[in-house]
Amino acid sequence: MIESSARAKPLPVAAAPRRKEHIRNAAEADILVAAEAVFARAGFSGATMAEIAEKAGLPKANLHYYFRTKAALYRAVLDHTLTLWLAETDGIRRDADPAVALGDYIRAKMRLTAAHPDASRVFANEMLHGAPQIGAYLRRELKALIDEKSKVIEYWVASGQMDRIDARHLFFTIWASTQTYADFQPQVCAVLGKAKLSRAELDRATEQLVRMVLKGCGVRGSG
Amino acid sequence: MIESSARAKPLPVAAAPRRKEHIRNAAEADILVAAEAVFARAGFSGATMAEIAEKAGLPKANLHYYFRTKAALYRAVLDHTLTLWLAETDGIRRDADPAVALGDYIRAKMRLTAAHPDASRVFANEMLHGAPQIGAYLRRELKALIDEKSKVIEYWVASGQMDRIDARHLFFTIWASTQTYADFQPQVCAVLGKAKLSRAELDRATEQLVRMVLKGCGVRGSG
DNA sequence: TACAATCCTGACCAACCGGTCAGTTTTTGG
DNA sequence: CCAAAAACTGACCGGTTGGTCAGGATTGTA
Repeated sequence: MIESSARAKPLPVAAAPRRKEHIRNAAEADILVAAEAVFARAGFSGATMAEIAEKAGLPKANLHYYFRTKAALYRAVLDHTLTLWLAETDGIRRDADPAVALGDYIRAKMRLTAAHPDASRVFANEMLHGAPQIGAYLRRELKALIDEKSKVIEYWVASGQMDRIDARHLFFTIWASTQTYADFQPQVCAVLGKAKLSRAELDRATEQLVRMVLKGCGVRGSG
Repeated sequence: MIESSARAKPLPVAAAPRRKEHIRNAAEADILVAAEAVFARAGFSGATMAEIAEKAGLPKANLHYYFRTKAALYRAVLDHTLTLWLAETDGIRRDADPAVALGDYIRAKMRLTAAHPDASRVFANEMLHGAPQIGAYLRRELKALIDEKSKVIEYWVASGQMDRIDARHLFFTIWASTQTYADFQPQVCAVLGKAKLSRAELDRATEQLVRMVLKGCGVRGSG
């Protein structure tokens, strides 16, 4: 997904033999899970290969066998994260009901954030630091996707189904408002006076956000 | 502001003589500016004392003269940041017009974010990493403030001036939606297809957010 | 079983970084 | 001008960390 995504895959000289790929795949998956957690909590610089190795249950040298450098491992984690991020816009189509489409999109985003908070944090960290790794990806794939989806929303506006809203800024608001429950969890918990976010609390947040956005955009009906 | 905020202030034995305080104040101010920028871009672990020193235009050893440890310097930067954060809620009072009070609050938050993006990023970084330094502060001062302001909003709700909205989640939405223009600037710029955020673009974002939130909360009138 | 290909590992290293310190220079009050 | 306090600095150090490497263990295939 990222252009320079160079995994440590030595690609054998001729027609790739399916020899011990399952070992490699299993190991890489374990490492990616461990790495995501560590990168999420400590950022790129704060994470150490030793800690990731320990969390994944293998010696550090073995980590470097699968991912040559820390940067390559980080890119792989980001890569995995981005595949999650792009999804969920399918419902935003011209022929859909704006109330349903936007409501479902917000709910899906919130569900995603709740299910993968570490992925959200890794992504946020990369943004904060200026997106050195995924900047090109954002300007290409993400922009293309949002350009397309914005056209849909502009059509809804033009056909009087909602207020005159700038679609891109609407996306920014939705993204920010959902991801804050993962990225800024300590703040949310502190203000709510709770040790952790309950499922019920998140559901309440979701429904309020859906209601507010739909009403705020002048979308009538069954949202 | 943070309880353990131990600056490197040797406090002379008796009645503090105003000797060379101006030198110290000037130096500390320069250092804090440089540190904020570096911490914002690289996070706590990624920042180096050498880089901060270079940016502040003095040798590393001198940095350690004013701030004994990297952690102390980081706490001082956070401290400076938090004083900015708490402000701007003054307008949220029972006797105020909700449309004006909420609208002004959102505008003020957006202005603050635009004026101090690095402060916003340092704060975001601290959140992402679990708020190890300012957790206690959030649970005490911030919670107390928001508890109080939430009561005001609940009064507005009870007196029929706006929809039945959970005040705390409303704050989360406002905070997230404004700070995203600093914290996620690369994403925003990428989607908008611009190299940097113009003043006009931020104004547009602000007005749309104000309109959407007010209408979404059922606040009528002069917002 | 033989033998490659792949997987795995302990030990090691160079670079970097936060922090220290002894000693020098500058400022200030008397 | 003179001390003393404060400000300043180059050189240094110990610990951590990413990364390497030579060699051993495992696995799949002919």
